[in-house]
Amino acid sequence: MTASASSRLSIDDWTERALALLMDEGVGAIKINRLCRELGVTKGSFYWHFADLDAFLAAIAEKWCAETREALSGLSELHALPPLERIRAMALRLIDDRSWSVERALREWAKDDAKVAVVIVEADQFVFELVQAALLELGHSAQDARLRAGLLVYAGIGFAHGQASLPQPTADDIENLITFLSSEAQP
Amino acid sequence: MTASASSRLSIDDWTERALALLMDEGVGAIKINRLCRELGVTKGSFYWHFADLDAFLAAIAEKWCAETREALSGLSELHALPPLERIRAMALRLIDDRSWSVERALREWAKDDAKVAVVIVEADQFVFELVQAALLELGHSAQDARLRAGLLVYAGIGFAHGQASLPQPTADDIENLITFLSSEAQP
DNA sequence: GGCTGACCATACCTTAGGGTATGGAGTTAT
DNA sequence: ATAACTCCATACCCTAAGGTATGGTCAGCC
Repeated sequence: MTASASSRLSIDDWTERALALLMDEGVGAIKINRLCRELGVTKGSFYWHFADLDAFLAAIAEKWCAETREALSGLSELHALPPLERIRAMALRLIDDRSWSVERALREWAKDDAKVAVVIVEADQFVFELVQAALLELGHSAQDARLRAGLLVYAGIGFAHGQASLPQPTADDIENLITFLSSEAQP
Repeated sequence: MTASASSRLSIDDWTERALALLMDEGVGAIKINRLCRELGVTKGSFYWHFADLDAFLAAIAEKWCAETREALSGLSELHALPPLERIRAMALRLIDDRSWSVERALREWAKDDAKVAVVIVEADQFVFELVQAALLELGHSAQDARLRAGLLVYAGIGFAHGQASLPQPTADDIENLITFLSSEAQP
């Protein structure tokens, strides 16, 4: 999986390596020469597979978008679970370590790439609507569900971007958070 | 205020212009040549005032840090207000339009500059502790205050980074949010 | 065996942007 | 007024990084 069996490279070999780089060091680390070095190849290879840097970045975006959309559709099966479980799944997902670097790198990238921005929005919307629906199912008012779902999603985004400046939530905190978010509204 | 009266430039003229650029287009837009053009000057001037780019960025960071620290200490006088008002002030600050671009640009910059990162953390902590203290004053448990204050601050950070993907909170939403955050804990 | 096309190496060009050396104009001190 | 200092213009250099042109190598096919 780390490298294809063939000595020749495929488009996926390039985009895969670039995505790894993107996660680790941000979009600024994607340099043609560097990728060539890491893949044991020269620019001749790169420009055979891709017209230019923009085309390459577009290919990377495309690959990531596809992967993300697939991951999201995988989450759709959560509809079978009870509402609270769905919210818990989303909350845990927002806390997941692996998401951090992806989040930060991609949102930074989305600033320059409309296509990436669209998928970011899609992902946010997906989580938001899922939580909102769960809260509605629990009997909350429309306004209440909207507010609380928005709060959770925004907090998740913020958590990904905070530089560990604030106390990291524990598993207990998550439980309390869910309890709080699903608590009855007071008049 | 837009330009100093003298035809000669001061260090503040440079850092001020750079900060404006930083807010508008991010740290990547800070180029020496461009700043020279916008200030109607050449690189000879720049390198008289600053040793190199790093020194310049350090000066910018220093200026922004000073300004931010001052703004934070200005907020300290909120201690006189009742708890709910303090929370409202913080919530409104997190929503403030002007904060967005600053937030995003600076957090991106903080990734590379430890000094900037420190002040970002300070600012986050400041708001967090203020909200937490207000909640404690309102009779919430330590755990509860920590959870809710963290939720608000993280949501604020997330709001600054979200690409307007989710519904923008209205003034009403803020009021409901404060009511929710300060609502009694349920057993 | 030789041909063809996929895949890559080598060498080079070009631009952007940081950095330097030097001189000149304006100001201030003596 | 002239020496000295401040502030800036001009003209360079250097490097990184995207991009191109061209030739070479290996696989598979006839």
